[in-house]
Amino acid sequence: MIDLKLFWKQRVLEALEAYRQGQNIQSPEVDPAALVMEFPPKPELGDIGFPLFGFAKTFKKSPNQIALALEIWLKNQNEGISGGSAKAVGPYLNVFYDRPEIISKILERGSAEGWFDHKPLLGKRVMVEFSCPNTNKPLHLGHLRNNVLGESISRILSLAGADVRKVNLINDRGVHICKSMLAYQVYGGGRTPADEGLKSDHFVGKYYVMFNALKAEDPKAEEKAQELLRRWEAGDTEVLALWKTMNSWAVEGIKATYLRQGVDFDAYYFESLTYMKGVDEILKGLEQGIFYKEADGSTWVDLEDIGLDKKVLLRKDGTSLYITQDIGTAIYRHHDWPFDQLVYVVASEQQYHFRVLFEILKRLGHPWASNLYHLAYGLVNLPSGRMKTREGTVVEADDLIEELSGLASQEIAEKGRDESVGDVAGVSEKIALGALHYYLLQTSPTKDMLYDPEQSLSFTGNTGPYIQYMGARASSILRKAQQGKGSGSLGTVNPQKLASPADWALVRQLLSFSESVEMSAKSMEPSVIASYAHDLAAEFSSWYRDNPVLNAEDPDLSASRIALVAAVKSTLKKVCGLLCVPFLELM
RNA sequence: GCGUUCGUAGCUCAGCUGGAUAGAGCGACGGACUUCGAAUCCGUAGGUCGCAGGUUCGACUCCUGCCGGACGCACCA
Repeated sequence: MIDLKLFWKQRVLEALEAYRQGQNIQSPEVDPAALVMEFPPKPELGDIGFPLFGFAKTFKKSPNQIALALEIWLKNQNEGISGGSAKAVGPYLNVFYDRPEIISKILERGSAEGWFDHKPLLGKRVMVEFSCPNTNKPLHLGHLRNNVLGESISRILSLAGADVRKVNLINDRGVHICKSMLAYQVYGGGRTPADEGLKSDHFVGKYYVMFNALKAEDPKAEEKAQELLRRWEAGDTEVLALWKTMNSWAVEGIKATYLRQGVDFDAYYFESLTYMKGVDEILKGLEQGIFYKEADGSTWVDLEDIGLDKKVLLRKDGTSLYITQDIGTAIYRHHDWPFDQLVYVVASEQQYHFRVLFEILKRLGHPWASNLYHLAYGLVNLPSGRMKTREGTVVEADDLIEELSGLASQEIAEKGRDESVGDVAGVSEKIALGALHYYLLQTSPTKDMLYDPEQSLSFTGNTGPYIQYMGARASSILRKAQQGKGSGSLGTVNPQKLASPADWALVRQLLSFSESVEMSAKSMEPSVIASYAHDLAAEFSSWYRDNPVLNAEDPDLSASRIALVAAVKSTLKKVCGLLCVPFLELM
């Protein structure tokens, strides 16, 4: 479908050039970049639009006159060529597609699984890093945004043709980990998560919170945590054993949440194994004179020439820092799986960190460093303000999904749909995830967002469940058609039957899917797909209200509408997949 | 103070590389279920696109300044 647009752009360029020469205008050749292509706001105006204001000055003619001339030229040239026709509409030259041609192409989606063929990122290898949890507490609402952003953008890039590798870096070392270990030593009494009937990561998190209590009791608690870290780094077997146990509890629990959320990774990296990487790289850079040493022995980089600060890369005792390991990890990963682009899904608080990191990698001479991208996302705030561990205002991931799932069950019961749904628990869980993921993705990543529990629990309006519902309705119609209800099985599909403005509006919407995928992939914005999903669902909703599918009087019309519904369902299913919104055959 | 980022309807958010009357949802008000599932649909009301300049044939979109919010400016991660 995209090729059709390129085809027209080319034709219009030719027409412009012919016009320029025909008018003997003393100006350079028409610059392809000067010709903008857009989509008219209303179907009556056409399917592609070329505003011609920009050429008025060079051609010394009004845009309206140019549009008319181009229309006539194209009409003469394109005799017998399919692909539609161009008409002057005021100062615009608009293309009207050949509708039956487009419709029959769109209807193929109903039968062929792999119909999506627009692959602008073909051949590109993209690594996406996301989630990166600490192993001292369970995932919370903020992680959910991170996870769904990472998973969604990976799926979008992948659909757009890229070869995607999803990676996670588990943050399993550091003083914060030692705090939960210390609290466990004091209060844990050797108990296990099973003993306390807690999910294993929540169990670990409980002790991390209890560290605050410990601090109140023991003024030396912080010091003791530092001591624990020193012993860990020295390889103390007792400390390592405890660390291993608690870490596996945390990771096991976190993985369970991933599974529930439908998120997964191609590779896990552990910070405890990678944090030393980077030191060598820094030393190499030091030799090359890219970095320098202070009198106290610490190693620095000076980025003041590009408006950034000086930054420490190695402590005076030679140990590594956060940025040191990120440098090492990036190089190691590129060695591991040579990528064209690496996307870091990390909160926008760390924007400065990534600017510095990317610049350092560039100075170290890695050509791929210019293709690193920080997909920065804003905080998730509550109506009551920011989430704070110490104030107990953290919304935990598992609790939230549980709550949403319970509410979905309630909704199903209230509508008296228990029997038709069958697996109420399973469907409720999927509705809950649909609601949550859609809610988190509909806002542009860069913006801080407000998470209103009440609003997210409502299943009406611009929400995941609304999209799921439209998918279920389409499925329901197709199911009935398959069972032989209505006259559709007696008719044959004929694109000419789908000739109403409402049909075309729906087809147009289906048509613009590849456009949305490309835009979303290029801008790293799943929100583009979210808004597409709503538009398509809404278009379908009003269409099927006015267009009886099974009950259409004419069998051919019914068959054609069934084919259109199948195309809608197929597209909706693909869209839901991109947004991590489970598709439901019924709900 | 410096840097980054955001500021669109009462609320939560869209608005693509500048282009045809600024769009949804919620909330408010009014309609539509003997008819493919009403988690739906249709209609009404509601906006000086933070403010002021500038660039342009044309600015919500680009530039500058100001105002307001968020985040960052550790030999923490």
